Amino acid sequence: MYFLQQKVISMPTETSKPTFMHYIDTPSYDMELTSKYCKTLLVQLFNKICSEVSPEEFIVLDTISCHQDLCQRDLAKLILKDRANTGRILDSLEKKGLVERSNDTKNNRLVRKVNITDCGIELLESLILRFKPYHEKMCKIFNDEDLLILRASLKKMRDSIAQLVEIQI
Amino acid sequence: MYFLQQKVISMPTETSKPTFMHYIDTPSYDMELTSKYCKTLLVQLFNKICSEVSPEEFIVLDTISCHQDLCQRDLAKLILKDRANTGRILDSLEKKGLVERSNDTKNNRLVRKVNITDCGIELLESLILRFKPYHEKMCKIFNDEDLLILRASLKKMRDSIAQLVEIQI
DNA sequence: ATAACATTGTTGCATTTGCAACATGTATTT
DNA sequence: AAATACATGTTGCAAATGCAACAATGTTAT
Repeated sequence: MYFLQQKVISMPTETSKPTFMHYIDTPSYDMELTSKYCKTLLVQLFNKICSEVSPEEFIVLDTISCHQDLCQRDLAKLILKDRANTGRILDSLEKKGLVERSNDTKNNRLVRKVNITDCGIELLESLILRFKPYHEKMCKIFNDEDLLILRASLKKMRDSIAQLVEIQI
Repeated sequence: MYFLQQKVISMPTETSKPTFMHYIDTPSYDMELTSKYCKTLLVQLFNKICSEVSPEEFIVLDTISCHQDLCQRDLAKLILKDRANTGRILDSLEKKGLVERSNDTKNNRLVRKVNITDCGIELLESLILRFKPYHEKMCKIFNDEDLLILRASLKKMRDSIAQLVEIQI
């Protein structure tokens, strides 16, 4: 498995190459690599434990179980994917009988509202149970204060970048 | 632009659907979404500022400029991509004259060592300059202590998940 | 009322990605 | 010495992704 290297190897004394700021030293790149590292390991673990749905389908299922009567557009906003891919994942979940879509209206607009089926709930509960031991082992490293700090740091990161782009608009 | 929703909408009083732990409430999913959100915005910003290389090529260029005589495998470890994609990115950078590869040996094994060219350094410096105002604006939100805390939190996250998989091996 | 615009979901397409298989060359084992 | 295993880089392929274009439907402007 890949190793996440944290320290930058210091350059040996070299010609006249100037040293400047590096993007790979920024906190946002640190977060990007960390997230990729964790995601890779978690997907590996997930695929060992679950063969019924893909990791992305699992996340959609979990999201839907928390939000009733979502239209596809709102679901897309929650999972940060575009409408096209959100629809495709729902196609697969619907084919497996784990979610159902119903034509409805929202603000006088035709939408397809998504809901989890009993079969979907059953699978989701089963998956959560299979994950419980791993989840508990993960949580042991963090105490409550660590968690608060981590979430606050992530929020700060989002804010610091959102500010950049809003200025751009 | 999409909104990152942090709070889970509480379910209205409903039938007998049981409530259970949700993956989307875990810190690692929080980090995953945050990273994706930030990456999307930063790539958007990058593409406005730079047309010479892709965001991934920029990261490879920045990484190579910090590590001399990397072989492709070691570069792949640093950027958390597989050997195939690492090689493909280097093909593109080499074609643009920004990096050069030399056949060499490491531990008596044939490897292709990668180094940045003068032309590559020049472009990298230019890109860093173009990014400076945005970088400074981002940094203003964090003080030194915040940064330390954030990096420590990320490290803790990596450790908590690495521990899971090492047990699996 | 008609035209221009906006919203939702779908389809087509090109890009990115990772995995498996392969070629080449080295180390280890028998 | 021959056979097996290993490391590095490349190629082919399938899956995931995002963007642009489109259809259908509702809203707003002239």
